[in-house]
Amino acid sequence: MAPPKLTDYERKRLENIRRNNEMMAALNVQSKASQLSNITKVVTKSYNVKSEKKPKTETPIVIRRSLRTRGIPPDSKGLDLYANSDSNAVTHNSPNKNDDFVQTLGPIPMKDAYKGVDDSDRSFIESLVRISDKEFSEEELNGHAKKMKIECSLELESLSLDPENIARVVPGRITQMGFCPSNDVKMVVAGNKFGDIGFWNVGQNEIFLYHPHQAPISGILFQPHCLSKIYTSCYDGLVRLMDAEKEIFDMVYNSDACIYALSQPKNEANCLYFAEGSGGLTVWDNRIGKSSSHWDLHESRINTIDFNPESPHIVATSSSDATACTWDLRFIGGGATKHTTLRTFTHKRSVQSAYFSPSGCSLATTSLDNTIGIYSGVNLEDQTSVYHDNHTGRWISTFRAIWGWDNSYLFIGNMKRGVDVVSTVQRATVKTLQSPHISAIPCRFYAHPYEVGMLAGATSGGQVYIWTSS
DNA sequence: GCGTTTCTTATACAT
DNA sequence: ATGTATCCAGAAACGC
Repeated sequence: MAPPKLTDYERKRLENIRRNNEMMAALNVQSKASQLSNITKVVTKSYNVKSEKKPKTETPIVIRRSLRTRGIPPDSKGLDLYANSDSNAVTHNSPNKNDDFVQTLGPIPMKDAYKGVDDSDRSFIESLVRISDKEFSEEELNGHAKKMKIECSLELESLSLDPENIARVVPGRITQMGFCPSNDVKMVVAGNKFGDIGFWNVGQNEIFLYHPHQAPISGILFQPHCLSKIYTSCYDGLVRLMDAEKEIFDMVYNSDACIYALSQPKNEANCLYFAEGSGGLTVWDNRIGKSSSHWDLHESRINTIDFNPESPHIVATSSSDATACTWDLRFIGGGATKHTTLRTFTHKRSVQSAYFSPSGCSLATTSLDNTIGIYSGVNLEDQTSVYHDNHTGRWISTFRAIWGWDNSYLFIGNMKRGVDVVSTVQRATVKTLQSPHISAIPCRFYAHPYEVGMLAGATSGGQVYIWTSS
């Protein structure tokens, strides 16, 4: 049933499949599972700058499983992701174009995931370990918090975008971003839809790119007391822990379902909370090395999980079921009974985010019904709705209003390449940050946890823009 | 409750 | 400056 005429796209794909088959034949690959991982490695290396070498992991665990169950398109995007990261790389080079793709479980050495020239990330890894050696005392962290509360008054007019604070950190669309929670080293980390993680050392203007995942990155989490450890979650169903000391992306959790969000209460480094599958919230306990709870909290996927900074047992979830909810983790309970929320915030369309303000007194939701919900009061009973066009379409990640450094402002992207600043007091958009240097729509944002006025915005083209307050 | 279809849309690269 | 290939997200509406 060959079509009478192939499109360029189809021709290119068939050509790539043929080339891969040749490559495999040349390598005399057998059909053992342990060697399937070598195939993926070879495919990976086919465009890498790195020299060919055998993976060091002895007999890596390899699984095959359905793409459909994990939200990855059937046409083998899983492997395609490798190729997409290079502008001239072949596309659609997957050898198996059906329902399965090959995925390596277990730890991935950082040098295998690294996409730059061999060993050129040495200084980066060492610097991560070095800054992480600096112990953070509880006092010191509280000091930060106190300082924040005093100095939080931000002059909006002082925010500016220095052309030096722009970089393409990853190829393709950024889905998640963060700042390294350090005063000394200004570093941005960004995850993209291909499963890449990019680090941008802003001061040194260096970028380091790794490929630990196979699908869009949904969460990036520095361990606050140990900056050399970074958790990542992904639509590929995996949670990994990048450990710069061990120089690996370790495997923490492996699900058949997508992981849509990742979070952690600040007082509980041993537990991870992530959004799994359609409405599930899973608690992972590092001390026992397995999940301690799994609750079905929503009718549809959970898009964000956010802990109240003042009451770590209070958590807010936002969901595509058109609600955001607050929960008390002490009373969520087990069993098949319907879990009771502290409060349910309803929208007309899916809710893309629900974040607590820095003081924990307010909650802000962003929904595809084109509103930003702002809730305050003792039980978050005072409700305000601010209109905001949240329609992004196919190529732009959904907008999410984030809090700045106090309870007064929210920041959210708009389709005109600007950043709308919403005042919670005036209940309206009061300013739009714009710059001729912005060449794409900033859709995901992150406020530096310690540096008031340092705001990073990420685009569909992999760029990160950092506004600073002079 | 599920699968299918439709619709929205920007970016980067080549010319 | 303009055209074009990407593409396969995510949601909603519809049908069963």
